[in-house]
Amino acid sequence: MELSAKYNPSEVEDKWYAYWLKNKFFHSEPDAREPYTIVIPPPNVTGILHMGHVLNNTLNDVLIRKARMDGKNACWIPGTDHASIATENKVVAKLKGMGISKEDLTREEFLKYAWEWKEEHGGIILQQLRKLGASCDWDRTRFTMEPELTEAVINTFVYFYKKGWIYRGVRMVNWDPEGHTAVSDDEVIHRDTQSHFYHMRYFISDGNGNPTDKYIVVATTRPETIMADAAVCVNPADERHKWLHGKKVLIPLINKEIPIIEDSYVEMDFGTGCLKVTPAHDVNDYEIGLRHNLPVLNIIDDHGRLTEEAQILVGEDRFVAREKIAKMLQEAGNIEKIEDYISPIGYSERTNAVIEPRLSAQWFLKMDELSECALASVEDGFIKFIPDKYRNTYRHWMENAHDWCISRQLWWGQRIPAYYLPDGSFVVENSFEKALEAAKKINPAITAEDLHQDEDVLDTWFSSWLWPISVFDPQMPGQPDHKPNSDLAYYYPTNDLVTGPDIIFFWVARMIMAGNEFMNDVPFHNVYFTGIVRDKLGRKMSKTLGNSPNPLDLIEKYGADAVRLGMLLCSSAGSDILYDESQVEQGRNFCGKIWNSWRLVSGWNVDENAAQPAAAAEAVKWFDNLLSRTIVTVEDHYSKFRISDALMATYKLFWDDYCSWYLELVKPAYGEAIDGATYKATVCFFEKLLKLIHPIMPFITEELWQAMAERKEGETIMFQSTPKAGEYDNEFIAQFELAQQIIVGVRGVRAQKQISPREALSLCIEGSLLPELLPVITKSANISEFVQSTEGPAVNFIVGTIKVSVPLAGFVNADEEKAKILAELEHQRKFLAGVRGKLGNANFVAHAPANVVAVERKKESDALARIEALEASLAALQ
RNA sequence: GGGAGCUUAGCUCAGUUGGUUUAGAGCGUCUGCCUUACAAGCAGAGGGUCGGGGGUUCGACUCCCUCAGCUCCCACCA
Repeated sequence: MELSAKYNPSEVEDKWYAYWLKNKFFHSEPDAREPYTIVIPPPNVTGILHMGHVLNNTLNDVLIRKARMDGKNACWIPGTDHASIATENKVVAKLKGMGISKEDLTREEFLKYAWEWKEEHGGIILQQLRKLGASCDWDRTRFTMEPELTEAVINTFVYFYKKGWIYRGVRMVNWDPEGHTAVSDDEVIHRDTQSHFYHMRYFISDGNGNPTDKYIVVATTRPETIMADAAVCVNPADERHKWLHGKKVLIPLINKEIPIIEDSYVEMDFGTGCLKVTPAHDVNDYEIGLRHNLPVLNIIDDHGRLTEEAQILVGEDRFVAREKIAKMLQEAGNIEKIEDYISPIGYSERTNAVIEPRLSAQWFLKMDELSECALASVEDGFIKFIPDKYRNTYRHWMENAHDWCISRQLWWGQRIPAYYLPDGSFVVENSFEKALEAAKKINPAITAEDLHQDEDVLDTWFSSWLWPISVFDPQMPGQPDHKPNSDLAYYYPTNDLVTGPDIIFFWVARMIMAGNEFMNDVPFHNVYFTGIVRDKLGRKMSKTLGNSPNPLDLIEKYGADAVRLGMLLCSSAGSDILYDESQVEQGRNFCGKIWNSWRLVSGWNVDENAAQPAAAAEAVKWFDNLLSRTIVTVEDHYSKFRISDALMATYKLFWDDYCSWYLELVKPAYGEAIDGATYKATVCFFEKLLKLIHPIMPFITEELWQAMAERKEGETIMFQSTPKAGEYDNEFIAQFELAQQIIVGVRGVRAQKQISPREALSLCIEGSLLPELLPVITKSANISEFVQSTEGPAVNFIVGTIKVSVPLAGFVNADEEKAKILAELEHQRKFLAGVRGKLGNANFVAHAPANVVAVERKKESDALARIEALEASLAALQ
């Protein structure tokens, strides 16, 4: 088959992806083979492909294709996440564009729009992944909010509730007084803001609610909250405030008596060392309140106005109240001083309103037992993190895990299956019917109209933590007595998970918990953490910076294989990736190199009767050995998830060794034919190289593999087995490397001196280079013949134990040469002394592992040989 | 403030119980080449006292201490 002069990825990629799909090559069903399973980290259903996805899914695809070629039953489950907050925001924005406000809609109406939107725009990203070559089992595509998986989520909630691990509690949330909604921590932007620091006098009570003349000074930025104070807190170690212990103070203006309490949370050297504790309006104060059993008094409403509870300034906006109360305090003589102060204030990302910390009822899942077990899975080695450093992070978090707040004040998501009776009590069941039944047991008079389901939905992670289980058998989560279906039994646990370290707690840890709880087994064995993709200046990819390339444009321009390779080139696990388009160019160049190498080989005329030249025979032998050795290296890299190392080893084997050395050595002279034996070997090597690189570059390898021989319909490189390493002779490879160094040396001499080979070069090699490699040197260095003796000055190289002498009148400075050799001799002798010192240590010889001692002995003998060779060259120089 | 990690060539990074690497790779740079697969290429070359200082050792990029700079995670200071 005639190849076009240039590789054209866009022509090739669609063709082969369609071919793979048509033949169902990606699809997996349980069979007798060993499974290799990956579940995709489900992208947001509303998401579009960005560079982070490219990195993550390329790695996943490399692993899955490698496993497939290794003969495993490879299954990669794709799917999307309903991503409640992100999706709901997008739908709200879309509706706003249509002139519809969310507040004007009922829940049902809103959800109707949301589903329409999901059907229309959702899942684009899955189509985009195909452009990248992702070999997902599309027949198994899942969505976290599809009916079956929703059922799994609801069952899980009911299960944990009945187990007593889910409870309703009060928690501080970020309240947006303009949007009238709680927002997540991620949606709060902290900005340093100019404000004031009010130093106020709180008078000590005489015990009957009357002020004495003694007072303490408390500093705050929020004087409008003093009416909600529950205590004043000092550090127990603070000598200045020892006299206060057990006393009570009066809140200014309203003269309410509150206790002095002690807590080490208070910093002694900040402010006055006295902290007013306002549990309802500050997160930390709330925590202190819990520890000291303080009452919680809420004086700010949904709109940020003071309530009746405040007693004064009722109905005023919090900021107006702040000004007014400052004035009142001043007039009442309670202000010591007011300082200018800059403090970080949280603003709502959406409305830019100042966030008000506010207590609200939420649902929680207890973490103590779940996290203990999940920690053990990693600590005991059932799950490995790559890189290992994340174990520390993981341990630290798991040991301090807070209970998981699983409720969200949104509509898009799985609605919490708690049903309230008119009296405020509630029942938890997985359906309305069951809930009604349960409610009737409490109160037989209850009717369907009386029962109201909780308005909140569940945190998105409460569905994605079930992902490795629910994608196979949605009946399983929440029902540990259920017998796993055949898919779950076969594919679970999955093998590897590739994800970002930013969701180690949100997702990875919780999947481990769910796996332990419902399957009694970990959900995966290895977690490969990628880095964050940044631009080449190290900045995060962002829309506003405009530094985030569209992966589809890149694929269009360079080809998917080039993009994959470019992404992998710089992707050592865990460290951030500084993306640079030049890496993708490198990928494209590599495609061109592969393409052209086959153009060369496929264009040769073969003469079956021709004798194999000596240089070609040695080249074949060498490359065969090197290929085997590289395969071993590559396998080792893969086993340690060093994907970029595996790639680089293959890249160099293909480009440097195969193209630059091997092909040049076996290439027939212009117009001549190649002998049959060499040709056969060359084609065989090429096919093995294609298979080796296929997991990384699926398209070009399929194209060339199909082009290099007649293939039948249904055949594919995807299911060819990974080339196996044969026996290889390290000594021979080393000898060949010496020959290569000699060649490079000779070329260097010629380049520096600008002389032609014929003009001056004759070469003398002394030492122990295999004589059969001489033709290799002759051919590659373009030397007509060797001369056995030299006359006059010469260029001398020492390559390993071989002395190479290139005679050249007036070229080399013998003194320099001598000095070099002497310096190396000194180093070698010193080194030898060290090694001998170690070997002379009886302790070392007796206790070190045998192979370590053997290495030392080898070093000793090598050093001796080297010294001998150097001494010989020195003598020869003189 | 608590925790983790990083600092090696112009850039991005390897460096595997301290030793045959008196420091490696890719890219970039420089020099010479349109040589009949490939100029998206070929053949060469240069480039680092391994962040600073100290210690242990026959020997330190590697282990210990210390200082400096950077990054991330958590908690954020009334």
